[in-house]
Amino acid sequence: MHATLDELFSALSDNTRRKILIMLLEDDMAVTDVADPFDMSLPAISKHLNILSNAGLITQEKRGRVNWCKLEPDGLRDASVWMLGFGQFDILDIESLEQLIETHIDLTKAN
Amino acid sequence: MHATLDELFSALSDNTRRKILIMLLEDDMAVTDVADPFDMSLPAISKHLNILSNAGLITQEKRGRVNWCKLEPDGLRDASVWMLGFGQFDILDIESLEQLIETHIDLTKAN
DNA sequence: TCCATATTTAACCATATGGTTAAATATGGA
DNA sequence: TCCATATTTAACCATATGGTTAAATATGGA
Repeated sequence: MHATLDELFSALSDNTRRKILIMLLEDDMAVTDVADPFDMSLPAISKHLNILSNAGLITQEKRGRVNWCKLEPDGLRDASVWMLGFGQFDILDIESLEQLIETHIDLTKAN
Repeated sequence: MHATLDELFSALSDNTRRKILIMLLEDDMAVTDVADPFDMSLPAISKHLNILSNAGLITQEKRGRVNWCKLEPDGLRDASVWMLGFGQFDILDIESLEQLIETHIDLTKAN
């Protein structure tokens, strides 16, 4: 169920997919609407959405004919954690950052 | 000179390369020593190191016969910044995090 | 000078990736 | 019932990726 770091990072390594994620920050969208700004066929977008789903970065829910795409920001957590450990921050900073993250998640869960 | 997000994320999408980065956290290493723990040919490792270099995640310096590989933690910054904007954190958190990062960089530069 | 060591380059190969078009599928609505 | 809309599946294609082995290159040291 948990996506691998390979899946996560390679999902993020394509500009089309990153743009899709940014679009979904605004609101949930139907597949057709996701495809609209791109100069690319619908099946191509469909594939990109599958890759994002498998990476745990979005979920899709079919209502009627429409497949709604929803951002899953938590899908990025493992990648964030890996990157924090990379050495950009020292141990103290990591602890501070993790506290910040936990705080944020608690606030989110409270809704 | 600046690596693209495509280069960065796809460099990170391979487990061998991520392991190499972790190894280089410890200390600078010669290519042969980087290759040692892997069940893989030297040319394969050489290619991985090239990909990491192009992504700005490491630098290589040739001294004598030996090509020393050095981690460049700052190479990860653009990817971190992109991920922070993804929505895992709210605006306030981003500001806090960026302050933390700036602080850390100032400290590093001071050495 | 000549061999050993460190590394890269070249040529190759199988599979993955990102795209295409055409056809299939499923639901909504007149 | 039948057409339109929304989306996926299938088959295909060119290029990228991650590996291999063999050969080339360059430096170190006896």
